[in-house]
Amino acid sequence: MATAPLLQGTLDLLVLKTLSWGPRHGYAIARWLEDTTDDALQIEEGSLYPALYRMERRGWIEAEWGTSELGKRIKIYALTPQGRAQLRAETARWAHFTTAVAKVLGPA
Amino acid sequence: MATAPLLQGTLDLLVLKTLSWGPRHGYAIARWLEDTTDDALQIEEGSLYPALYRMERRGWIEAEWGTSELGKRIKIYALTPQGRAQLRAETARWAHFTTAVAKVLGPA
DNA sequence: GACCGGTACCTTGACGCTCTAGGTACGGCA
DNA sequence: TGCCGTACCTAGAGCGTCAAGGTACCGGTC
Repeated sequence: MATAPLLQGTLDLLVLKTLSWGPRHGYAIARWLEDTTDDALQIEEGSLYPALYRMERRGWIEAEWGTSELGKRIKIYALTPQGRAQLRAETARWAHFTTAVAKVLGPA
Repeated sequence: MATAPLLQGTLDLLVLKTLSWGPRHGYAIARWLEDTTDDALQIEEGSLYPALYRMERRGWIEAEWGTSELGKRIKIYALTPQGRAQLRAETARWAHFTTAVAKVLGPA
């Protein structure tokens, strides 16, 4: 829908959170996020796949090849312990940041 | 303090909101934001001044040279009508976005 | 009289993330 | 045959923020 560009640095948090419910492949991550937010967020594949690589390189997630119910080759990502720690850190950071912005916006 | 890097695209909103309370010069904008957020946000001058230029170029704010109480040359920025409209738009966008992220983070 | 910290402005270059816009491959359906 | 949906990937550009510098002036301190 609105297809608002993501605020930079948010995608990692969203993906980590998605994977905290269990392993998923890239395409499914995007669909789940869009469904969950009622299409308020649109996950561009050109953002998502590089993000997945980044996070894998950093040890936050691990990939494994598999097959979907539709018979497609899929790459399934799962959270690592570091990924869980990162999720906690980024969730805290997000809360901290939005609280600060709320203080600015608040006394409207 | 925490000096968390800003999420990209947020600085404009913060500055516009600051100026909605009345004209201020750059340095004062940074101080006000840091004070208001209890130093949760740190406004880097290397981010702020380019942002002010950007916003002036876009017609959201207007600058005028003046003198501070301390006798320093200061550049005072004021919101234009377009700036006010932009502030409304960005505030709505922020609310929309944080709501979406909350939906993802929410069922924690 | 030299030095330092605070006010106040500015610039350059690198960095990092997201987006646009492409591409491949395969299956099902009309 | 052609199209749509699934599913992955990449190159390049765009843009905002940051790090790290710089200038200038003032007041206070040693």
